[in-house]
Amino acid sequence: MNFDVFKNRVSMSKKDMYKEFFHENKDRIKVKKEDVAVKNLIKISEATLALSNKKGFSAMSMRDLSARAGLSMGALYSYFSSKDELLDMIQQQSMRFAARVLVDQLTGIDNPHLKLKQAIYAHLYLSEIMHPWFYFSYMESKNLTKRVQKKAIDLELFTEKIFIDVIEQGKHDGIFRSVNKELVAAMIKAILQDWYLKRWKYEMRNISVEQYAKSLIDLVGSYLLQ
Amino acid sequence: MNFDVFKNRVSMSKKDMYKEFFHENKDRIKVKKEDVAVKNLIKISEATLALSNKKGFSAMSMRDLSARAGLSMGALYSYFSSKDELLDMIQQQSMRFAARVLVDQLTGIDNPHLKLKQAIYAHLYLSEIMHPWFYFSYMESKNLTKRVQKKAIDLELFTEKIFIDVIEQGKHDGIFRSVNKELVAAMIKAILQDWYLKRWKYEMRNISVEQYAKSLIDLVGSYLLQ
DNA sequence: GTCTATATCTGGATAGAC
DNA sequence: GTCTATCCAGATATAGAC
Repeated sequence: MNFDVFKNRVSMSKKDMYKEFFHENKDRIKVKKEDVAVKNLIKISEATLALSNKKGFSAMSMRDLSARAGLSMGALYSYFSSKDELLDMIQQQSMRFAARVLVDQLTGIDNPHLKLKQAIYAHLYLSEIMHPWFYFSYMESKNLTKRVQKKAIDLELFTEKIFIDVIEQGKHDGIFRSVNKELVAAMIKAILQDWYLKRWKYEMRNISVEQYAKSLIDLVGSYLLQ
Repeated sequence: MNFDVFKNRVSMSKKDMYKEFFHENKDRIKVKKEDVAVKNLIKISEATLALSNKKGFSAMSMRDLSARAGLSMGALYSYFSSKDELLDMIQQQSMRFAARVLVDQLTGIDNPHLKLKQAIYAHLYLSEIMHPWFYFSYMESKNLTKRVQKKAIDLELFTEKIFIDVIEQGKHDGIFRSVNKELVAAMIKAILQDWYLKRWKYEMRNISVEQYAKSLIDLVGSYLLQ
């Protein structure tokens, strides 16, 4: 699958994502007009990711954020009640979206080898589309509240489980050889994550996401299929 | 090579490391007695790593640090002149030490396959011994001053180059097959880093560092040797 | 060499005008 | 809904006693 096809399929409407978020949090958010709220939530979220990814969330001041998002301090605080809540809000919202896309992309594929490839593509492409958040999510994990931190760990383990299961299935079907499936899955995850954590390196070397995906599939395939 | 052998070989005398540091920075450090200075530099460094790894460097206050290191605020500032300088100090010192150990461990090994294995062991074992710093170094990279940030990137590329070269050598010798060596090296690095970045996961599953090393060697070996 | 006390400033958060 | 003005806790950094 190529990247553009994926992009269209996911048709990441940020607006829809935040519309949904707005309706679920009407009680906490002081602004009542949907279009105003959604527009500002997007601005706030993007500004937070941009600033945090540059200097770190806790080094980002609310004044920085206010300037970058184009909203006053007062206005900001009608969307959340504290800096921590802002972080959790972005985190939860994006996590849910990411999990949903991944599941959607994999349902209906039964052949383990195909499913393995598709899972690799889906992870990489999604992290490409949502790059600022993926990076943010990794780097700011220790600043999350305990509750949301637990959710983040669950998501890591959930996505890893996708690989564990597919390796198991492949072994069961007699396609893959016998390996320590947890460890192989963890290594695949590590490589998937490196793609969004070290973008500077891959950009420097002009490696495209398709090329990266192919290499990873090649590596893992040659290990499991022999 | 097993972990204990490595540990002894490196014989990580923190004291020697900081003794050296002290003598190179006599002008900036206000404390003049070597034994006092070295003892406190170690306490400061360990406390900084512990606190930063829990809540992040910029969320760590100097009061936190003072309490944890067992030194007053005033005393702290006779070892460095600002919070940023403290970060750079730890970073530079540890980077140099790590680079030195890696080079030492690899000189004199010519066979590419052996060298590849040795490089994997050395990286993993070193990150095990210096775990707090490895984690810190990765997570706080964006808080470093530009100058030290560049050094950190150079170190990443330098250690990666070790793998690129060994893959190239192996291909040249007819032992390894032809692959995109930069990409394979990058993937090896990603897996090496995951070991110290996700310790919680590997501890949870009772994976030892030797076991992890073996799996990685197995994966890479099967890919390169076929 | 280390401590206590303190100067100075910055950051998060809110009240109330528009 | 948004802005300005402001409060105040907590941060870094230093001065000067011991």
